[in-house]
Amino acid sequence: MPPEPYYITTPIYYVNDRPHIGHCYTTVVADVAARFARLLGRDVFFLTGTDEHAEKVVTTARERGLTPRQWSDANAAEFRRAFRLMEVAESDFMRTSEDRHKTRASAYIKRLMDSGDVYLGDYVGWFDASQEEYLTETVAKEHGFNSPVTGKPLEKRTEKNYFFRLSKYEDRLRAHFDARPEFVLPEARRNEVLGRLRQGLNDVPVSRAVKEGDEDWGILMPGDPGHRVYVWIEALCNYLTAVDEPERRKYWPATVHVMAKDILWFHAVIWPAMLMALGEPLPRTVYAHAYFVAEGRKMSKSLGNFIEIDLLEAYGRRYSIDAVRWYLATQGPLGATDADFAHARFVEVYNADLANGIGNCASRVGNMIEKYFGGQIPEEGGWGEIAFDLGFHRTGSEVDSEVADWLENFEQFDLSSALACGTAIATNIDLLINRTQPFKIAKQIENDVALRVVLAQILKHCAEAIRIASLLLYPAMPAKMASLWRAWNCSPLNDPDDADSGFRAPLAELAEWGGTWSLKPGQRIAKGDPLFMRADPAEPAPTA
RNA sequence: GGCGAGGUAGCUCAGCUGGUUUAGAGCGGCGGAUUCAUAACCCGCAGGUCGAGGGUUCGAGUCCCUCCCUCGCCA
Repeated sequence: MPPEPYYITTPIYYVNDRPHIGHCYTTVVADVAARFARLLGRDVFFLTGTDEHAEKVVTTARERGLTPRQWSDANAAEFRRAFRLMEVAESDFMRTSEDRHKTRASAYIKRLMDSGDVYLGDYVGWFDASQEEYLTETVAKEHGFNSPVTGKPLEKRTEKNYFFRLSKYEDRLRAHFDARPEFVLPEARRNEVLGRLRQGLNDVPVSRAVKEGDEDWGILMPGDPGHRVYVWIEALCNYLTAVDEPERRKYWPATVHVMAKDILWFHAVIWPAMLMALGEPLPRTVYAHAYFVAEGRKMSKSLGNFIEIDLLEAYGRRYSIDAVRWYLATQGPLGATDADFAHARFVEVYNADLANGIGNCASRVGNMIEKYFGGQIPEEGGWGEIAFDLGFHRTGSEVDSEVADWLENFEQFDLSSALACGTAIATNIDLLINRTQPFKIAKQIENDVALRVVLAQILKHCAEAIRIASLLLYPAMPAKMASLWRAWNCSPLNDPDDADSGFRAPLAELAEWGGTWSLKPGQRIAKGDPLFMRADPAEPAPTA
């Protein structure tokens, strides 16, 4: 049975932007989910990329004396660099200016025109002649129907425009929402969309008139060079254009589209309606997370407090990128409410979860195996229950239950709860060590040789539990877990030096307590360097 | 203005259809114990009128009403 495909996407990012925590958060969330799925043995396709056809791209490029192509090449490269830095391993990076996207997107529009779902109509709007742009009714009203920039009166203008017959799909959309509660998540976001859906849907413009002297940038309406496909509409198409080829067709429909809440409407209503019109199946889930704020304050240009990639890079240098990923994945706004990127909080989480948690636990176990068994997994004792009553003879099944919870939480897309299953194992091992006190037993071995078996069993249990915990933590911290696996000679990766090289077996086999992939007697465990050095809360925050 | 979410320990939050207790967890803080470990781990404590007021009920963070506040979506 071939593995079930898992297709996850991020939005394609506006190529004029500088990569910041918002882009990185969405992308890291998708990457973590993709790694969960790969670890489970699914056939994963993970798409991200850049949205390049906005008019502003042309003007910005011109200001810099560059062609739109040159300008977007440079900025798309910045996004790629940011994602390499964040240890993101996408399957493909789609740029909307690529031919493969343009030709396929154009073909979709053509199909919609042929079927009548896209038609030529009259667009009436408030035109700001000084800025050469249309304003929405709301914005126009706000400014007393004068230009927000120059204050000159707006003109009510009518122009020919292509529309998508969104209204036609209102009932089918509603039915889909009813039938698939997981279609839009989290639930609060779903309610918002449903509320708005109840107010009815209007057809939406999908083209912009081509003006004299316009740069050839974008996609022309099929058969009508006087109009260009509106960037939003063609951008949505990227999810399908990227996989609309024979070898990749199996990935459609997408398992989950991840994005921030501001662009939910396009993904939850317009895109699904377009797919219905195209006769394509709909994505299983559209997941809209909330925002990160910075040190308790909303990020804005005026405050100049955007957390840009350079600051995340600085955090990465001091605490490791995996620690940054851990913070994003476990403390981030995956739910409906915003989350805070605060330095004090970062250090607390880093110390509690990583340095004092899994890091310290791996250290103490590695150290004892080094000290008492010469750095080798002892021969004595099996993987069964610990031989005498220490109150903890069910370690194996407790670990199994964490693995089960991990999977369950991942299926709900509750990444932080899933990851917590990994740290929970470490916590239980800390408890086991304190209760069984192997370091005391070690001192009594000379007097009672039988105790050596007990000591061996305890430490084997601890090490095996940590091995399995590390698998559960891998999606958030691929580099650190890969280094632990190297030190312990138990890498499940195809290439132990490459955290992105894929797994030699699915989790069900890898995480089997005492199974094929378990630690073997005689196997060398290097104590190694601490995974996460404890951080000093008093140290000032890193700066970019 | 319309629709929606929410206000629970210092912080982040659990508490589903009302009655497991003297309202919980994690983190932080305080005290203790311990030494295998990264001053880590473990144990104990921390008294929050569950936004305000009123009501229903034998009994309400948990239902109803009013009010205050925060936030989201839309207009």
